[in-house]
Amino acid sequence: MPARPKTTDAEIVAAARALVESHGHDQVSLADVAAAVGIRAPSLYNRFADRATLFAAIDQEAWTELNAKLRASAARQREPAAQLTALARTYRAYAKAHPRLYALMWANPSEAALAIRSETVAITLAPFGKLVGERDAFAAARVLAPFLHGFLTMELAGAFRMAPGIDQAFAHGIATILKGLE
Amino acid sequence: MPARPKTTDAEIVAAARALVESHGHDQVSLADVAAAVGIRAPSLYNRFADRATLFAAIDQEAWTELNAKLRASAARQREPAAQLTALARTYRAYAKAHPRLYALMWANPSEAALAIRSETVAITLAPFGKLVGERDAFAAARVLAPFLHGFLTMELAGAFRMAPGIDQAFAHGIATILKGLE
DNA sequence: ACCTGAACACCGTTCAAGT
DNA sequence: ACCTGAACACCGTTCAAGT
Repeated sequence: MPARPKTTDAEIVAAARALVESHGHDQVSLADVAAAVGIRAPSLYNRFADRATLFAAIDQEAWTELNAKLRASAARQREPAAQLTALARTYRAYAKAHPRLYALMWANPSEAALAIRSETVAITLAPFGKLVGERDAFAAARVLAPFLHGFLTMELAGAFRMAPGIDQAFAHGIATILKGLE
Repeated sequence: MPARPKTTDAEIVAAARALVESHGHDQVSLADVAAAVGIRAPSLYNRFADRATLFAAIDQEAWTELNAKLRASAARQREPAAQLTALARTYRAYAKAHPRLYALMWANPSEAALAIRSETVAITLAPFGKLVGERDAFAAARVLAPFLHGFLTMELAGAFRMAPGIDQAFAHGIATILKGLE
């Protein structure tokens, strides 16, 4: 007898993502996710191997979405330095728009997420190639990417809490790195 | 009737830290910590308000320890650029020597830990003052610190897994930032 | 094929009872 | 003053039973 589904995998991931965005991934239980789509926690195991697998799906969705935004923002610029500045701004805007999602994106590095993340780096390689040459593009990306991630983690963790001018600090960091790479 | 202690606060924190260093903070239960010092989990509540408070104590201990190492490494150099390079190397060495502890140090920002962290930034202000002037020292620190933290988080998360020459990449990042600040 | 309740081992935390 | 076992509400996960 073919007892029919009350929901879909995509709907479950979307509901889980919404819960993560509003409460943070370690405040979201499988019972919460199940309730959000009208089923019970054990039913999730028909679709996802375990909690980590379900949350990895959110992770991958988010990285794919971020990569699309990054590509679009770079395409809007002509000069490589302008492209890199736009990429940095877009990255920060995404993290600040989805702070708890951003935390999840770095919390549990699944193999699949690592692969998508390396795409993120690849996006910066084209403008860096034009700016510093193909040979040094990878090395340059390894300066910018850690700055971006570190800045956002610190900012979201409240490390700059007391400090005014965070936007300027970010712009100054990007400009400093681009100047140092010249 | 004065039933006497089986352990001390310091011993508990030390045991908890050791467990965190070997298993990661989210794999360590209060029962594990209690067992390591010969008591039961509920007894921990006589000494620490809750799990977060106990782990915050580890957190603060680690930041204090790291700050001491940073100060010592800077004191061994004369030139400001050499001091900053030494600070960066020491910071990375600490994170790589205690990867799971480093993760805890950024996981749950307690108020006290944020205060000690700001000391960490302060340590870099003196050499930056000599390098770029007092006026720009703070801005400069806000370029280096995110790079350091981002690089380490990414390295420890396996983001550079496939890539050779991580040591050179780190050195190149520091050199690039110092050059950009000139 | 998918969902369910019941069960399991495990959490953090509280508390009355012991010394 | 500090420790304990028992209890509570909650986890993730398994599984036999339902449709």
